[in-house]
Amino acid sequence: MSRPTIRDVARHAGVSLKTVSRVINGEASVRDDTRERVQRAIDELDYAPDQAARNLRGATSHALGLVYDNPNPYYVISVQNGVLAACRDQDFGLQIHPCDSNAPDLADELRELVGHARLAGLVLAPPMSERMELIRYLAEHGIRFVRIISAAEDPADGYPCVYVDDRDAAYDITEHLIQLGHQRIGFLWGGAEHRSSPERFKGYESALKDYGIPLDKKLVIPGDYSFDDGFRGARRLFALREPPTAIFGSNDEIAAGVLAAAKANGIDVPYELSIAGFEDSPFSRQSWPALTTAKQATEDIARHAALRLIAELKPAGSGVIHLNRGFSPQLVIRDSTARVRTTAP
Amino acid sequence: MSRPTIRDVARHAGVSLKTVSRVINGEASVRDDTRERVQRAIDELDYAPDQAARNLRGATSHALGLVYDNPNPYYVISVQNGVLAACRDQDFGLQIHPCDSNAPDLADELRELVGHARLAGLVLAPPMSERMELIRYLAEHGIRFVRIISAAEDPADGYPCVYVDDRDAAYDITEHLIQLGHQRIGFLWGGAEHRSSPERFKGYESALKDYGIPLDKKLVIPGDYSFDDGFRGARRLFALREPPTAIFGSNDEIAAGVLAAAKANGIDVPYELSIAGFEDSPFSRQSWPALTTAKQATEDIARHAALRLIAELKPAGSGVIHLNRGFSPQLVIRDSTARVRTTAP
DNA sequence: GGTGCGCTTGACAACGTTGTCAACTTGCAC
DNA sequence: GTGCAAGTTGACAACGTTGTCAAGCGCACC
Repeated sequence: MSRPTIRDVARHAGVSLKTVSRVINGEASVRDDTRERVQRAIDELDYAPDQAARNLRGATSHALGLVYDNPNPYYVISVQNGVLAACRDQDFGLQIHPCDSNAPDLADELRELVGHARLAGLVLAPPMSERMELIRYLAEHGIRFVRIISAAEDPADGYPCVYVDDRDAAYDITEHLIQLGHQRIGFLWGGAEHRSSPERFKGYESALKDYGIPLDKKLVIPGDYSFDDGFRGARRLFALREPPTAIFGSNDEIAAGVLAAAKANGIDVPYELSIAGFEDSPFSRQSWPALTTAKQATEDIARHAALRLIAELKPAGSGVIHLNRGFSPQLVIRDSTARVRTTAP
Repeated sequence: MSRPTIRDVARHAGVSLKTVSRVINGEASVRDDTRERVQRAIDELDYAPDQAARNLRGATSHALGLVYDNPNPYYVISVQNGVLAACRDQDFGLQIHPCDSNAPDLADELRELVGHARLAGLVLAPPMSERMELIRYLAEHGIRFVRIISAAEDPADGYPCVYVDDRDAAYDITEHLIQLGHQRIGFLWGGAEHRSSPERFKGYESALKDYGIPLDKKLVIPGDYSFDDGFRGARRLFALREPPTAIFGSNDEIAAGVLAAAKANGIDVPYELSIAGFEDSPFSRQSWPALTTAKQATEDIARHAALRLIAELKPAGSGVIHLNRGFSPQLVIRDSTARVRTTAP
């Protein structure tokens, strides 16, 4: 009736509990024929180890936490699915933990989370992953983690991460606009608490520089990763004496806001104004016209991060060196960007 | 260094382990002064029970599973946050479990999930919550659950649920369109595997009937809860000899597809065509024009469902009778619906 | 004063796994 | 054949909690 335990498997295979445990955990010192016998017993009984018991006993628990504070459900779901794929693959549990990145006692909250649910480690999404004081606190308290961060290169700060080269992708988007003939390109910033924001700006800046286009500060508007700030920012740009012919919104939501503002002002996209976003959210495909953007392999990135953490967790001194891996978003050209019109239609 | 255990609390309060356990679990037979003393010790030591140990020993574990298969991240995140709020409140863990509702061995998969992670029960989102054969299977195998379903009234089938009256809300939306003067109102169905689809259709149907408008089958298009089906469905409606003056998409994604199709065909919204959606997804606010829709209190609904499940889990024979609770989405009027134009502009 | 009952409390085992450590087996050099 | 190291296996305790059961206490009742 009830699920089989390791005891049943041991009896079935004619070995001790401990040997079964060794097979389950892939430990080295088990003879091949014994291992096979045990494996067969496991398969026959359809045995799966009990998470709770496993986490209770071990110095090594089998559960991760995923910490995020992101208003964008598309991003969050992608990260969840990626981490979950890794956890299922490795037979780990996952405790999701949305939080407020500005909470004053976030560090304690996370420590409590780890203790309470006996988590082996945390996957940290931005912006938590980019708070160095938090990172140091966790490290000092012996909490294992991996960060998903925005960086043009490996930060090599001794703390594990997977990094996304937003700068490079933002460069590509800006370059695409320049190659369409645009010289006045507006830039709408994302939220200051995300490192991706300055990274994306740097990409924009450096593409302009490489093509000899001076940076006009009036074309650069601060804001948040939100539709509303996109809308407002766009209206400020439209009101300029010399408005831009293209606008690069730091993410798709901002770009959607720009699109709405353009519609509201009767500006035709893309013939009077080109718009580019960032992220490849589903609605970048579902707006009209569909948005040019940069596609992040978020699910893959997250899966990688979790696998990296799990691998690092395993045997302390296996001698394996784990490297931080980088990902680059890819330019996706759709219908919201077009060659700049040279004369009135 | 390490976290305090129930043993530390017992020593601190000068009582036995078991008494502390009783206080933690809110059992009745503890004298008030003892309870207070223990509670003080708990507070002073900042003690929190260990989930893994708790789940291991008990017939009653302290973890729920959330099962969903929904392409809409806004919906999923809302459900997650609602269930999570309940779990945090009640000191439960949560294992999320996205799945494929069409997988042939889903029932086994869920049984394995419950066993593997020692879950006390499952919160089932649509469409899993609406598969009666799955529901019966779970019940037969002693797996506790609560369903979030679409229904105009309590199904009273003996299995616990929280129900959402999509029919009523769809009636309101249709009525709103009729009151704006629309007589030819297109309807785009959602996915057939979701009970909300026929429910929303029934609301549409019955509003038409109440206002004496004959149902024209050419105006009713089958499809899925997706942007693409909204786009395609709208184009089929536009091609009719007598196209509709308003279109009711079964959710916001469909409505966004309709909006895009209208733009693509140069049809002005709302002056030439009114569009309504359903769900109040953020992008219903972020499209241009913003969509008229029905607002579901998804997070609240999910929180309720989880609390209901947890309450039912507790003492077997407490004599409390738990009732299924219903929720009604509310009409939200925005800019995508307008009075029908009587003459050409 | 003894009996029985209800309320409160505690001793102890048990949940299913892994860590520790010791014992056994095998292979190989002497 | 002996000695020794490496490889393999098992007995047992332990993780932190809850379920079971029985004991202690006070009180009402005969």
